Amino acid sequence: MELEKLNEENRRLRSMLDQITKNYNELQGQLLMALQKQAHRNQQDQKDAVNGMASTIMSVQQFMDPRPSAALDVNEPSGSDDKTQELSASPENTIEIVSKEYDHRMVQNMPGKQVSIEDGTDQTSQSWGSLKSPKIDQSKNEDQVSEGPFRKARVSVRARSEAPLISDGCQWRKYGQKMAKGNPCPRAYYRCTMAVGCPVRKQVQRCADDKSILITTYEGNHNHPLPPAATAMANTTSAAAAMLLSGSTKSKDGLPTSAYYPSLPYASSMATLSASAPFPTITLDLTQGPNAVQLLRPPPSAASFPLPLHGYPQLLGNPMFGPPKLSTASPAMQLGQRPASMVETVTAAIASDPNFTAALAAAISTIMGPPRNQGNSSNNNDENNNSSNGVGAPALPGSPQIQQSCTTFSSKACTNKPG
DNA sequence: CGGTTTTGACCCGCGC
DNA sequence: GCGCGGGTCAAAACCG
Repeated sequence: MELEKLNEENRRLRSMLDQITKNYNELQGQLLMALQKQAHRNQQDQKDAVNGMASTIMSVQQFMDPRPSAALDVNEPSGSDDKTQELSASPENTIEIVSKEYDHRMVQNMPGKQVSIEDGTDQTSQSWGSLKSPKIDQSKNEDQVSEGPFRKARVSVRARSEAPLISDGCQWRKYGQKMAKGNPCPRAYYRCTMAVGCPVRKQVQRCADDKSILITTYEGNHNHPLPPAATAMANTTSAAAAMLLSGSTKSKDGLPTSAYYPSLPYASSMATLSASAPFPTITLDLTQGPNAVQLLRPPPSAASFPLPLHGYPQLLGNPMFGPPKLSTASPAMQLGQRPASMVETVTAAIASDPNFTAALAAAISTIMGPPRNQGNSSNNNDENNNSSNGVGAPALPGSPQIQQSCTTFSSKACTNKPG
Protein backbone atom coordinates (compact mmCIF):
# COMPACT_ATOMS: atom_id res chain seq x y z
CA MET A 1 0.00 0.00 0.00
CA GLU A 2 2.54 2.43 0.91
CA LEU A 3 4.50 1.50 -2.05
CA GLU A 4 1.64 2.22 -4.22
CA LYS A 5 1.18 5.46 -2.65
CA LEU A 6 4.70 6.30 -3.07
CA ASN A 7 4.55 5.34 -6.62
CA GLU A 8 1.70 7.54 -7.17
CA GLU A 9 3.45 10.30 -5.54
CA ASN A 10 6.41 9.69 -7.62
CA ARG A 11 4.36 9.91 -10.67
CA ARG A 12 2.96 13.10 -9.56
CA LEU A 13 6.23 14.53 -8.82
CA ARG A 14 7.51 13.43 -12.09
CA SER A 15 4.82 15.13 -13.93
CA MET A 16 5.49 18.15 -11.93
CA LEU A 17 9.03 17.95 -12.71
CA ASP A 18 8.22 17.60 -16.29
CA GLN A 19 6.24 20.59 -16.25
CA ILE A 20 8.77 22.52 -14.45
CA THR A 21 11.40 21.48 -16.76
CA LYS A 22 9.31 22.46 -19.63
CA ASN A 23 8.63 25.77 -18.20
CA TYR A 24 12.15 26.27 -17.43
CA ASN A 25 13.23 25.39 -20.84
CA GLU A 26 10.78 27.70 -22.23
CA LEU A 27 11.93 30.28 -20.00
CA GLN A 28 15.42 29.84 -20.97
CA GLY A 29 14.58 29.93 -24.58
CA GLN A 30 12.54 32.94 -24.18
CA LEU A 31 15.10 34.65 -22.23
CA LEU A 32 17.66 33.99 -24.77
CA MET A 33 15.40 35.11 -27.45
CA ALA A 34 14.61 38.16 -25.60
CA LEU A 35 18.19 38.84 -25.18
CA GLN A 36 18.92 38.44 -28.76
CA LYS A 37 16.07 40.46 -29.84
CA GLN A 38 16.91 43.04 -27.49
CA ALA A 39 20.35 43.17 -28.63
CA HIS A 40 19.14 43.91 -32.07
CA ARG A 41 16.19 45.91 -31.23
CA ASN A 42 15.28 47.91 -28.34
CA GLN A 43 13.51 47.72 -25.19
CA GLN A 44 10.20 47.19 -26.61
CA ASP A 45 11.19 44.02 -28.12
CA GLN A 46 12.61 43.00 -24.97
CA LYS A 47 9.47 43.51 -23.26
CA ASP A 48 7.71 41.25 -25.55
CA ALA A 49 10.16 38.58 -25.14
CA VAL A 50 10.04 38.88 -21.53
CA ASN A 51 6.41 38.74 -21.67
CA GLY A 52 6.47 35.42 -23.21
CA MET A 53 8.68 34.33 -20.54
CA ALA A 54 6.48 35.84 -18.11
CA SER A 55 3.66 33.76 -19.16
CA THR A 56 5.66 30.76 -18.62
CA ILE A 57 6.63 31.83 -15.33
CA MET A 58 3.30 32.91 -14.49
CA SER A 59 2.49 29.59 -13.47
CA VAL A 60 4.55 29.92 -10.61
CA GLN A 61 3.80 33.33 -10.07
CA GLN A 62 0.76 32.59 -8.52
CA PHE A 63 2.34 32.20 -5.50
CA MET A 64 2.77 35.66 -5.18
CA ASP A 65 -0.06 36.99 -7.03
CA PRO A 66 -0.97 40.18 -5.65
CA ARG A 67 -4.51 39.70 -5.85
CA PRO A 68 -6.04 37.83 -3.14
CA SER A 69 -8.24 35.84 -5.11
CA ALA A 70 -6.10 35.19 -7.87
CA ALA A 71 -3.69 33.57 -6.03
CA LEU A 72 -3.81 30.30 -5.53
CA ASP A 73 -6.19 28.61 -7.34
CA VAL A 74 -4.10 26.32 -8.86
CA ASN A 75 -4.48 23.18 -7.22
CA GLU A 76 -7.26 23.75 -5.29
CA PRO A 77 -9.53 21.15 -6.30
CA SER A 78 -8.08 18.56 -4.72
CA GLY A 79 -9.36 17.84 -1.75
CA SER A 80 -7.58 17.89 1.14
CA ASP A 81 -7.19 21.17 1.73
CA ASP A 82 -7.42 22.33 4.83
CA LYS A 83 -4.40 22.07 6.41
CA THR A 84 -1.43 20.21 5.89
CA GLN A 85 -0.46 17.92 3.38
CA GLU A 86 2.76 16.42 2.97
CA LEU A 87 4.64 14.66 0.47
CA SER A 88 7.60 12.93 1.30
CA ALA A 89 9.85 10.51 -0.16
CA SER A 90 12.61 9.02 1.69
CA PRO A 91 14.55 10.33 4.39
CA GLU A 92 17.22 11.48 2.30
CA ASN A 93 15.37 12.35 -0.64
CA THR A 94 12.70 13.86 1.04
CA ILE A 95 10.61 16.20 -0.57
CA GLU A 96 8.23 17.60 1.70
CA ILE A 97 5.75 20.11 1.10
CA VAL A 98 3.98 21.50 3.92
CA SER A 99 1.17 23.63 3.42
CA LYS A 100 0.29 24.43 6.82
CA GLU A 101 -2.12 27.05 7.32
CA TYR A 102 -1.10 29.36 4.81
CA ASP A 103 -2.81 27.78 2.06
CA HIS A 104 -5.53 25.52 2.14
CA ARG A 105 -5.47 24.52 -1.25
CA MET A 106 -1.98 24.48 -2.00
CA VAL A 107 -1.13 21.09 -2.21
CA GLN A 108 -3.53 18.59 -2.34
CA ASN A 109 -1.63 16.01 -3.73
CA MET A 110 -1.00 13.51 -1.28
CA PRO A 111 -3.23 13.12 1.43
CA GLY A 112 -1.61 12.98 4.56
CA LYS A 113 1.53 14.33 3.52
CA GLN A 114 3.04 17.61 3.84
CA VAL A 115 5.05 19.65 1.67
CA SER A 116 7.57 21.46 3.39
CA ILE A 117 9.54 24.22 2.36
CA GLU A 118 12.33 24.95 4.40
CA ASP A 119 13.86 27.83 5.45
CA GLY A 120 17.06 28.41 5.34
CA THR A 121 18.25 30.04 7.85
CA ASP A 122 16.96 32.58 9.36
CA GLN A 123 18.39 35.50 8.95
CA THR A 124 15.63 37.56 8.64
CA SER A 125 12.77 35.92 8.75
CA GLN A 126 11.55 34.44 11.45
CA SER A 127 8.90 35.96 13.03
CA TRP A 128 7.34 38.35 11.29
CA GLY A 129 4.87 36.05 10.38
CA SER A 130 3.68 35.79 13.62
CA LEU A 131 0.58 37.25 12.54
CA LYS A 132 0.77 39.13 15.52
CA SER A 133 0.15 42.55 14.56
CA PRO A 134 -2.68 42.55 16.77
CA LYS A 135 -3.76 45.83 15.84
CA ILE A 136 -2.95 46.07 12.33
CA ASP A 137 -4.14 42.81 11.29
CA GLN A 138 -7.27 43.04 13.09
CA SER A 139 -8.11 46.43 12.36
CA LYS A 140 -7.21 46.42 8.87
CA ASN A 141 -7.99 43.12 7.95
CA GLU A 142 -10.15 43.73 5.18
CA ASP A 143 -7.88 42.38 2.73
CA GLN A 144 -6.11 40.29 5.00
CA VAL A 145 -8.95 38.21 5.54
CA SER A 146 -8.53 36.84 2.26
CA GLU A 147 -5.06 36.26 2.92
CA GLY A 148 -5.42 35.30 6.34
CA PRO A 149 -4.25 31.90 5.92
CA PHE A 150 -1.72 32.76 3.45
CA ARG A 151 -0.22 35.47 5.27
CA LYS A 152 2.31 33.29 6.67
CA ALA A 153 3.97 32.33 3.55
CA ARG A 154 6.92 34.40 2.78
CA VAL A 155 9.38 34.88 0.07
CA SER A 156 12.75 36.10 0.69
CA VAL A 157 15.30 37.23 -1.75
CA ARG A 158 18.93 37.62 -1.06
CA ALA A 159 20.93 39.82 -3.26
CA ARG A 160 24.20 41.49 -3.00
CA SER A 161 23.54 45.12 -2.82
CA GLU A 162 25.10 48.06 -1.29
CA ALA A 163 21.96 49.98 -1.46
CA PRO A 164 19.83 49.93 1.58
CA LEU A 165 16.84 48.79 -0.29
CA ILE A 166 15.78 46.98 -3.31
CA SER A 167 13.30 48.57 -5.48
CA ASP A 168 10.51 46.40 -6.40
CA GLY A 169 8.12 48.84 -7.83
CA CYS A 170 5.94 49.23 -4.80
CA GLN A 171 5.86 51.98 -2.29
CA TRP A 172 6.85 51.20 1.21
CA ARG A 173 6.84 52.95 4.44
CA LYS A 174 9.13 52.06 7.22
CA TYR A 175 7.36 51.43 10.44
CA GLY A 176 10.00 50.01 12.61
CA GLN A 177 13.53 48.92 13.02
CA LYS A 178 15.08 46.53 15.43
CA MET A 179 18.29 44.92 16.16
CA ALA A 180 18.04 41.27 15.59
CA LYS A 181 19.90 38.95 17.75
CA GLY A 182 22.97 37.59 16.20
CA ASN A 183 23.16 40.23 13.59
CA PRO A 184 24.87 43.50 14.03
CA CYS A 185 22.78 45.01 11.36
CA PRO A 186 19.36 46.24 12.25
CA ARG A 187 16.32 44.81 10.66
CA ALA A 188 13.90 47.24 9.12
CA TYR A 189 10.20 46.74 8.76
CA TYR A 190 8.25 48.17 5.90
CA ARG A 191 4.65 48.26 4.98
CA CYS A 192 3.21 48.69 1.53
CA THR A 193 1.64 52.08 1.10
CA MET A 194 0.42 51.80 -2.38
CA ALA A 195 -3.02 51.08 -1.11
CA VAL A 196 -4.61 51.98 2.10
CA GLY A 197 -5.14 48.65 3.61
CA CYS A 198 -2.48 46.72 1.85
CA PRO A 199 -1.32 44.02 4.20
CA VAL A 200 1.95 43.40 2.54
CA ARG A 201 4.99 43.92 4.65
CA LYS A 202 8.58 43.35 4.16
CA GLN A 203 11.66 43.03 6.27
CA VAL A 204 15.00 44.13 5.14
CA GLN A 205 18.19 43.11 6.75
CA ARG A 206 21.76 42.59 5.86
CA CYS A 207 23.34 39.26 6.17
CA ALA A 208 25.36 39.00 9.27
CA ASP A 209 28.01 37.06 7.52
CA ASP A 210 28.25 39.30 4.61
CA LYS A 211 26.97 42.74 4.95
CA SER A 212 26.97 43.22 1.29
CA ILE A 213 24.11 40.86 1.07
CA LEU A 214 20.72 42.27 1.47
CA ILE A 215 17.94 40.00 2.55
CA THR A 216 14.45 41.11 1.84
CA THR A 217 11.53 39.14 3.05
CA TYR A 218 8.03 39.76 1.86
CA GLU A 219 4.84 38.71 3.42
CA GLY A 220 1.26 39.13 2.41
CA ASN A 221 -0.61 39.82 -0.75
CA HIS A 222 -1.23 43.15 -2.18
CA ASN A 223 -4.77 44.16 -2.28
CA HIS A 224 -4.23 46.48 -5.14
CA PRO A 225 -2.82 46.35 -8.60
CA LEU A 226 0.87 46.45 -8.83
CA PRO A 227 2.99 48.39 -11.18
CA PRO A 228 4.56 46.44 -13.93
CA ALA A 229 7.83 46.53 -12.27
CA ALA A 230 6.52 45.01 -9.19
CA THR A 231 4.65 42.46 -11.10
CA ALA A 232 7.61 41.43 -13.00
CA MET A 233 9.55 40.99 -9.94
CA ALA A 234 7.00 38.96 -8.34
CA ASN A 235 6.87 36.74 -11.28
CA THR A 236 10.50 36.30 -11.40
CA THR A 237 10.59 35.43 -7.84
CA SER A 238 7.84 33.07 -8.25
CA ALA A 239 9.52 31.37 -11.04
CA ALA A 240 12.58 30.88 -9.08
CA ALA A 241 10.65 29.68 -6.20
CA ALA A 242 8.78 27.33 -8.33
CA MET A 243 11.92 25.99 -9.65
CA LEU A 244 13.12 25.48 -6.31
CA LEU A 245 10.05 24.04 -5.09
CA SER A 246 10.09 21.55 -7.69
CA GLY A 247 13.52 20.43 -7.19
CA SER A 248 15.11 21.56 -4.26
CA THR A 249 13.08 21.30 -1.34
CA LYS A 250 14.63 20.69 1.81
CA SER A 251 13.70 18.42 4.44
CA LYS A 252 12.48 19.32 7.71
CA ASP A 253 15.83 19.05 9.10
CA GLY A 254 16.58 22.15 7.44
CA LEU A 255 19.34 20.72 5.53
CA PRO A 256 20.43 22.71 2.70
CA THR A 257 19.12 21.75 -0.52
CA SER A 258 22.38 21.68 -2.02
CA ALA A 259 23.28 18.95 0.19
CA TYR A 260 20.66 16.86 -1.29
CA TYR A 261 20.92 17.98 -4.74
CA PRO A 262 24.38 18.65 -5.57
CA SER A 263 23.52 18.48 -9.09
CA LEU A 264 21.48 21.52 -8.90
CA PRO A 265 24.05 23.97 -8.14
CA TYR A 266 22.25 26.88 -9.34
CA ALA A 267 18.96 25.77 -8.30
CA SER A 268 20.02 25.33 -4.86
CA SER A 269 21.91 28.42 -4.83
CA MET A 270 19.12 30.34 -6.23
CA ALA A 271 16.24 29.33 -4.16
CA THR A 272 15.29 27.24 -1.26
CA LEU A 273 12.19 26.44 0.46
CA SER A 274 11.87 25.96 4.00
CA ALA A 275 9.24 25.11 6.36
CA SER A 276 11.07 25.28 9.46
CA ALA A 277 9.76 28.53 10.34
CA PRO A 278 6.28 29.07 11.30
CA PHE A 279 5.55 29.98 7.85
CA PRO A 280 6.86 28.51 4.72
CA THR A 281 9.48 30.61 3.23
CA ILE A 282 10.93 30.61 -0.15
CA THR A 283 14.33 32.00 -0.34
CA LEU A 284 15.86 33.06 -3.54
CA ASP A 285 19.49 33.37 -3.40
CA LEU A 286 20.77 35.42 -6.18
CA THR A 287 24.19 35.62 -4.90
CA GLN A 288 25.50 32.31 -5.83
CA GLY A 289 24.90 32.10 -9.47
CA PRO A 290 27.74 32.45 -11.79
CA ASN A 291 26.76 35.87 -12.60
CA ALA A 292 25.06 36.50 -9.47
CA VAL A 293 27.41 39.03 -8.40
CA GLN A 294 27.13 40.92 -11.49
CA LEU A 295 23.51 40.71 -11.53
CA LEU A 296 23.13 41.93 -8.17
CA ARG A 297 25.45 44.72 -8.43
CA PRO A 298 23.43 47.77 -8.50
CA PRO A 299 24.19 50.37 -10.92
CA PRO A 300 26.01 53.21 -9.53
CA SER A 301 23.24 55.49 -9.85
CA ALA A 302 20.53 53.25 -8.88
CA ALA A 303 20.43 52.91 -5.34
CA SER A 304 18.12 50.23 -5.58
CA PHE A 305 18.04 47.18 -7.21
CA PRO A 306 20.74 44.95 -7.62
CA LEU A 307 18.62 42.16 -8.39
CA PRO A 308 18.52 40.41 -11.56
CA LEU A 309 14.92 40.22 -11.18
CA HIS A 310 14.63 43.51 -12.58
CA GLY A 311 15.20 42.04 -15.81
CA TYR A 312 11.76 40.87 -16.02
CA PRO A 313 9.67 43.82 -15.95
CA GLN A 314 6.55 42.03 -16.12
CA LEU A 315 7.39 39.09 -14.26
CA LEU A 316 7.33 40.65 -11.07
CA GLY A 317 3.89 40.72 -10.04
CA ASN A 318 4.15 39.97 -6.61
CA PRO A 319 3.27 41.56 -3.62
CA MET A 320 6.49 42.39 -2.44
CA PHE A 321 9.40 44.23 -3.54
CA GLY A 322 9.90 47.80 -3.32
CA PRO A 323 11.94 50.02 -1.33
CA PRO A 324 10.35 52.66 0.59
CA LYS A 325 11.22 55.61 -1.28
CA LEU A 326 12.73 54.23 -4.30
CA SER A 327 9.87 52.24 -5.07
CA THR A 328 8.01 53.97 -7.54
CA ALA A 329 11.00 55.73 -8.14
CA SER A 330 12.26 53.38 -10.55
CA PRO A 331 10.31 54.18 -13.51
CA ALA A 332 12.86 52.65 -15.58
CA MET A 333 12.09 49.38 -14.17
CA GLN A 334 8.54 49.76 -14.72
CA LEU A 335 8.91 50.49 -18.26
CA GLY A 336 11.40 47.91 -18.71
CA GLN A 337 13.92 50.29 -19.72
CA ARG A 338 16.60 48.85 -17.71
CA PRO A 339 15.71 45.56 -18.71
CA ALA A 340 18.20 45.24 -21.20
CA SER A 341 20.80 44.75 -18.76
CA MET A 342 18.64 42.88 -16.49
CA VAL A 343 17.38 40.58 -19.03
CA GLU A 344 20.77 40.09 -20.13
CA THR A 345 21.98 39.29 -16.85
CA VAL A 346 19.30 36.98 -16.02
CA THR A 347 19.49 35.34 -19.28
CA ALA A 348 23.13 35.03 -18.99
CA ALA A 349 22.81 33.44 -15.71
CA ILE A 350 20.45 30.88 -16.92
CA ALA A 351 22.05 30.46 -20.21
CA SER A 352 25.34 30.03 -18.68
CA ASP A 353 24.15 26.85 -17.31
CA PRO A 354 22.57 24.92 -20.05
CA ASN A 355 22.49 21.96 -17.92
CA PHE A 356 20.47 23.56 -15.41
CA THR A 357 17.26 22.16 -16.53
CA ALA A 358 18.64 18.82 -17.12
CA ALA A 359 20.33 18.81 -13.86
CA LEU A 360 17.24 19.85 -12.17
CA ALA A 361 15.27 17.15 -13.77
CA ALA A 362 17.84 14.61 -13.03
CA ALA A 363 18.11 15.61 -9.51
CA ILE A 364 14.48 15.55 -8.99
CA SER A 365 14.04 12.31 -10.64
CA THR A 366 16.72 10.93 -8.58
CA ILE A 367 15.05 12.08 -5.59
CA MET A 368 11.80 10.82 -6.57
CA GLY A 369 12.95 7.59 -7.70
CA PRO A 370 12.56 5.75 -10.89
CA PRO A 371 9.76 6.70 -13.01
CA ARG A 372 6.98 4.42 -13.21
CA ASN A 373 4.29 5.49 -15.40
CA GLN A 374 4.94 8.73 -16.63
CA GLY A 375 2.07 9.09 -18.79
CA ASN A 376 -0.25 8.82 -16.13
CA SER A 377 -0.35 11.81 -14.36
CA SER A 378 -3.45 11.51 -12.67
CA ASN A 379 -2.98 14.62 -11.12
CA ASN A 380 -5.07 17.36 -11.86
CA ASN A 381 -2.40 19.66 -12.07
CA ASP A 382 -0.26 19.38 -14.96
CA GLU A 383 -0.58 21.92 -17.47
CA ASN A 384 -3.89 22.96 -16.58
CA ASN A 385 -2.65 24.38 -13.58
CA ASN A 386 -0.24 26.50 -15.19
CA SER A 387 -2.46 28.37 -17.14
CA SER A 388 -5.11 28.46 -14.87
CA ASN A 389 -7.12 31.36 -15.34
CA GLY A 390 -4.28 33.28 -15.96
CA VAL A 391 -4.44 34.09 -12.66
CA GLY A 392 -2.56 31.86 -10.92
CA ALA A 393 -0.50 29.45 -11.70
CA PRO A 394 -0.35 26.40 -10.39
CA ALA A 395 2.64 26.28 -8.85
CA LEU A 396 3.95 23.04 -8.66
CA PRO A 397 1.80 20.43 -7.40
CA GLY A 398 3.69 19.90 -4.47
CA SER A 399 4.63 23.26 -4.11
CA PRO A 400 2.89 25.35 -1.89
CA GLN A 401 1.66 28.17 -3.54
CA ILE A 402 2.32 30.67 -1.32
CA GLN A 403 0.29 33.37 -2.09
CA GLN A 404 2.09 35.64 -0.45
CA SER A 405 5.29 35.31 -0.05
CA CYS A 406 8.15 36.84 1.20
CA THR A 407 11.16 37.24 -0.70
CA THR A 408 14.48 37.90 0.51
CA PHE A 409 17.15 39.16 -1.63
CA SER A 410 20.59 38.47 -0.80
CA SER A 411 23.56 38.20 -2.76
CA LYS A 412 25.46 35.61 -1.15
CA ALA A 413 23.95 32.91 0.48
CA CYS A 414 24.16 33.61 3.89
CA THR A 415 21.34 31.53 4.68
CA ASN A 416 22.15 28.89 2.42
CA LYS A 417 24.78 27.59 4.47
CA PRO A 418 24.24 24.09 5.10
CA GLY A 419 25.32 24.16 8.40
C1' DC B 1 1.52 70.67 4.88
C1' DG B 2 1.54 65.93 4.06
C1' DG B 3 4.05 61.96 4.10
C1' DT B 4 7.99 59.39 5.79
C1' DT B 5 11.56 58.14 9.10
C1' DT B 6 13.20 57.60 13.71
C1' DT B 7 12.97 55.55 18.01
C1' DG B 8 11.49 54.09 22.58
C1' DA B 9 7.76 51.58 24.48
C1' DC B 10 4.42 48.08 24.34
C1' DC B 11 2.50 43.60 23.19
C1' DC B 12 2.79 38.82 22.31
C1' DG B 13 4.60 34.18 21.65
C1' DC B 14 7.93 30.95 23.08
C1' DG B 15 11.25 28.54 25.85
C1' DC B 16 13.00 27.61 30.31
C1' DG C 1 5.74 32.63 36.01
C1' DC C 2 9.62 34.96 34.06
C1' DG C 3 12.70 36.47 30.74
C1' DC C 4 13.91 36.92 25.95
C1' DG C 5 13.29 38.09 21.37
C1' DG C 6 10.60 39.69 17.67
C1' DG C 7 7.08 42.69 15.68
C1' DT C 8 4.26 46.79 15.88
C1' DC C 9 2.66 51.20 17.57
C1' DA C 10 2.82 55.99 17.90
C1' DA C 11 4.72 60.50 18.92
C1' DA C 12 8.25 63.48 17.48
C1' DA C 13 11.43 64.83 14.05
C1' DC C 14 12.55 65.29 9.38
C1' DC C 15 12.06 66.22 4.43
C1' DG C 16 10.35 67.83 -0.06
